[in-house]
Amino acid sequence: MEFSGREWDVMNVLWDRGSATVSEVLEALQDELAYTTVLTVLRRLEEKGHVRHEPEGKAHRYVPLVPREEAQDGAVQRLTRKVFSNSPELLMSRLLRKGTLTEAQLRELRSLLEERLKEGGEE
Amino acid sequence: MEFSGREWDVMNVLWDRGSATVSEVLEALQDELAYTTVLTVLRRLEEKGHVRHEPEGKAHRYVPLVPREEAQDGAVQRLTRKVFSNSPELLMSRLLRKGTLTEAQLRELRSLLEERLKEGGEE
DNA sequence: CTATGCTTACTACACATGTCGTACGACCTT
DNA sequence: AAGGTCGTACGACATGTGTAGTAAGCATAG
Repeated sequence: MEFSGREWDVMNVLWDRGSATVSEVLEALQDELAYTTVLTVLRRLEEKGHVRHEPEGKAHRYVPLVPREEAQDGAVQRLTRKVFSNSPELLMSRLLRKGTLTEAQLRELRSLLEERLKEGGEE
Repeated sequence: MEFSGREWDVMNVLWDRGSATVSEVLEALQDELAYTTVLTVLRRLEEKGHVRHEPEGKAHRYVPLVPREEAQDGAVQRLTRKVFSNSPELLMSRLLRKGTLTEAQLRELRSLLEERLKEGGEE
């Protein structure tokens, strides 16, 4: 499962709201796209089996068929593979090294880390 | 600066070795591509200004013009924006939550984190 | 009933990307 | 000199993606 840039935009709306019609997606999106553009993206997502739609009045309501987390993990994995020689800790350290995170966020992560370490390595 | 899948493959070889000829890239790559395929990718990278070449014997030697770290950061940033609502700590926590990291890697990260926290927040 | 407006279904089109094939030049090797 | 060999330059072509236009259905305002 692999989403293009626009597809992520649209999927994010669906995930955020649970489901959405074309107009709803259109409204939610930042960029001013044509109605039919959004429709096309949704149609293609449906072809690929990532969403389905059910009738709602005269319109269609689209529902995501893949969990967001799964999609996110996939994206992270692809990034890790292509960009960080398949080494997640390289990606992590890159994020830590940069000035991307605030102190609060760093602390937050530390707690997460501690938890993970406590509950024991892999699984 | 934005690389496609194949472009990452090729750039990685250039970064790993500092520079490379077409045949060297070809050898280094996993997939069995046609010589001209690699050549095309390099030509396009050059058009976009990401690499340059200098003559070496009858062949060309290609040299990356962008630092790997910069490219990596760009990729991470795009991922963070599109996939994690522009929230790096969400990405991080996703990586932590999954069973992607070994205990050793987690410890490694903790040290990194501690350092970052010591040297004080942002910059 | 008829014009308007929302919606979908299709079609279209330009541009990026992945992959090669062909033509042609510079060198060796006989 | 003639034929390989290696390398480049270009052109080509299929597929994916971003974006939108057009046709046509149906409900609602007049």
